[in-house]
Amino acid sequence: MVKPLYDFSEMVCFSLYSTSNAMIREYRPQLDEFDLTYPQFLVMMSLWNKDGVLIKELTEQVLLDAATLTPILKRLETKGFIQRIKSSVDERAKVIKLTKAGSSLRDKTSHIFKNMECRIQLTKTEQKEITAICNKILSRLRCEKF
Amino acid sequence: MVKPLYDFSEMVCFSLYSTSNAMIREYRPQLDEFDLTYPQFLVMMSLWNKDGVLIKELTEQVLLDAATLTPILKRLETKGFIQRIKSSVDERAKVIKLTKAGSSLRDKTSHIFKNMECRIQLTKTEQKEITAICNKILSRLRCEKF
DNA sequence: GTCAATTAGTTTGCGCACGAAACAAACGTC
DNA sequence: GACGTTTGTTTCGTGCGCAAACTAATTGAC
Repeated sequence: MVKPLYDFSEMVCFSLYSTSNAMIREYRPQLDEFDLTYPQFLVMMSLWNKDGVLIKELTEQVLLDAATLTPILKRLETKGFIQRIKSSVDERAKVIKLTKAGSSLRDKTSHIFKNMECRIQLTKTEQKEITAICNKILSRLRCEKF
Repeated sequence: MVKPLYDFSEMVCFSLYSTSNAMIREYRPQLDEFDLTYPQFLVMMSLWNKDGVLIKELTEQVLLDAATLTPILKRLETKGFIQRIKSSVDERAKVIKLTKAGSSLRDKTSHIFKNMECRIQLTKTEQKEITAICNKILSRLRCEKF
């Protein structure tokens, strides 16, 4: 029996891609209840950690580029979870601020994140292992740009 | 100093999501030369392993649903890499077959996959570790559906 | 001080992802 | 052998992801 040229079960990129898709798919119904998508939830989590940031800062937190974030932020604003306020210091920049509704979502959704990490049933060690390897890959790819 | 509620560097879903995005982004220029996107390349790799399959089978190989695959397959057909042939056994089903151009792409692109696994500089152990954990997550999420 | 270069953010265009619904061929069953 | 069900695929609608092009404000080199 010949091993296939492309062994999907050991391909790093495919594994990350399909597992990430699967996780986001799995938790879609839970986020639906709060009218959030996964990328929108990511932005909210970042704001719950640190509110009142520039879009520039946000791109570094969630690792999505501005062209992706702009429409996400507009949708979050329409839903009343955030405000996009022109900075008085730098007229180009916009400050993203949580509204009351956006802040209060933090407690209401806290169980979702717990489920997110729980359902996949990883040991603490496995969790640290996989995120460490991902961070290693990320830092290497991000370095190469310079 | 208080640890933030949401520690992005240790969140499994975020790590997978952003690392997968980064890898796909990194290799886009290489695939561009062959007029392929990453999901299209995935489909081609699957066909290079096993040609002449039904769309149903393909969904199981690449873990994308049929509604995602249909447009991908149409584009690959337009580019002349595959044919979508109505099965003579079951008129509902379509068989996906590589064209000559599609087959010959296998050798021309083989360096891309090698780069894909090489550039991130993982040890063989790390590679096995990360794909094993991903497969563990995948199997758990796929099980839960039943 | 002026203006070219840079920077922050938006827009456009294309290709995914995927749930839901539509559709058509095949099957089961009575 | 008509008819409801199942199965394989496509269509539709929404929301990313991101390159490239654009706008407008700021910086900095002279």
